[in-house]
Amino acid sequence: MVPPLRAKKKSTVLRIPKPGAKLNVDDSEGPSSDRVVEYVTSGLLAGRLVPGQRLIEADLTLSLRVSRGPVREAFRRLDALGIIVGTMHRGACIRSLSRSEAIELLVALEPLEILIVRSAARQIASRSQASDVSPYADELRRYRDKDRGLEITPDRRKRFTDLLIALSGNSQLPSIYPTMRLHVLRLQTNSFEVPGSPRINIEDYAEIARAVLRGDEDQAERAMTRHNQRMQERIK
Amino acid sequence: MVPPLRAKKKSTVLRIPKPGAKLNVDDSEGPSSDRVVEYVTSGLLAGRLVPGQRLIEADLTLSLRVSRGPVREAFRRLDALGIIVGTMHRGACIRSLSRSEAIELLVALEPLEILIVRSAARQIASRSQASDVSPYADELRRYRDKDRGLEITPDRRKRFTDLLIALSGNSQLPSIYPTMRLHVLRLQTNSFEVPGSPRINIEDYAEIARAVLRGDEDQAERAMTRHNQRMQERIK
DNA sequence: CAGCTGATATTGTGCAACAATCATACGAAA
DNA sequence: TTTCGTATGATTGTTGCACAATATCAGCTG
Repeated sequence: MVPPLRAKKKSTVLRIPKPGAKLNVDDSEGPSSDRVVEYVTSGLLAGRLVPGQRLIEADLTLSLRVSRGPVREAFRRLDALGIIVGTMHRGACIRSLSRSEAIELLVALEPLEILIVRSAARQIASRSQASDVSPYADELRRYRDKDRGLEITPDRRKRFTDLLIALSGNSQLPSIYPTMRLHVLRLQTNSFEVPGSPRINIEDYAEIARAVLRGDEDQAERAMTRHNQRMQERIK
Repeated sequence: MVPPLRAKKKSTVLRIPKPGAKLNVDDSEGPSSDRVVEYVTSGLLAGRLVPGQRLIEADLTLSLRVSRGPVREAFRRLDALGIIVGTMHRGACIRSLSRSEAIELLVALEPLEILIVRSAARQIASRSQASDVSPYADELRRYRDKDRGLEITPDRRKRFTDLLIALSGNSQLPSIYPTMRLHVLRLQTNSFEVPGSPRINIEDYAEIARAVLRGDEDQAERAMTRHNQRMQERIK
């Protein structure tokens, strides 16, 4: 076993608060870099940022009132998530997918989505009374019943998949799937948009939710596959 | 379309090189944070770092001779990749998977792996002569023939999956799968190790390679599934 | 018009200071 | 003795600035 390496001790200096520091004038919660990530992801979903758009550190520094450190850290995270693309000495820009790349993304996502709905359906079937599944099941019913008040916003789409993943009971899926979910969401809203398609997704969600809530794995897989197919056809 | 936001101009000052700067005394390639990522990932595979071990920024700045900025950026990337876990004000440590989490990871990975080998086999079958697949195919043959000189090191395991992904022809898979591949590699080498298992993997790889090179999708899927199963059994 | 050259913008890195928080040891009270 | 608050040190989160390295682009020249 490797012993936990530690840095050498350093002589500690008196702590005398000086002026001109941070003073916690934060206008919100935790890590500062989270705000940057939030800004980019939400902006992407809201259409405030578009694929291919360049992201300049200095701009975010100014508009978000954080320094370059957090901005750069957020960029690295977004990069690892595949949301932005960074090139040496050229900065970052919002990743843009060609049609063929979008198709390939959906193809690669499909088996994962099938695993998700099958696992979710199995959980529903085997332990629908458990306290850790029933709240999610309740929320899923709102999608099944096409509950009014459930406007299909990008947030709702995101939530739908989150629900299924939570229901699946696989603790590793959240670390795997969301990586590129944003791109899918963007596909569903911004680019390659075909008029009249929003309805399709509402129906798709309802159909998937219905099968999952019945605990019917095979039917859930079929519904999810059809959904994925329709997504692919919309792009082609 | 949103116009690309830009920062306001800033008065430019004379550029007079001053002493005590970076001077490019780098002992290696590109981005400095890459070295940190490399250090952690390779250390993880080599056993120099173990799951649960804490990573102190100061240590890395000292041993790698980079400043905190790059170290922190590397940490964010490693975190997004699921290789380390970071907690607010408590730093980062190498992620450790419980047995059940490891199983769930393998379960989640399986459908992706199946997609990979099926796509690879299809590419081989349909366009094995193409110049963009034949070099990969050649390399894959060395696994099939259990080429001596192909010691099964973590690098070799990594390379095997890289090969299959490259052969699959899906441009999005590299962004998806590698995210947590490191954990799988660690599973194969470090933790939950059972004596005599290295042989199993060599045989597994050969079997998968054989099926893929024959262009037999179904057989490739079966081989990959068996491999995944054996991995799961080794953990249980 | 091609190719060079310089100005400019922007990123990559270092350094140092401080704030915020965690962790632990220590000592007082129950 | 145990428990709890507090001092103390260690480490991270953030800022700010200086400078280096490189890409981009406009203008110049042949």
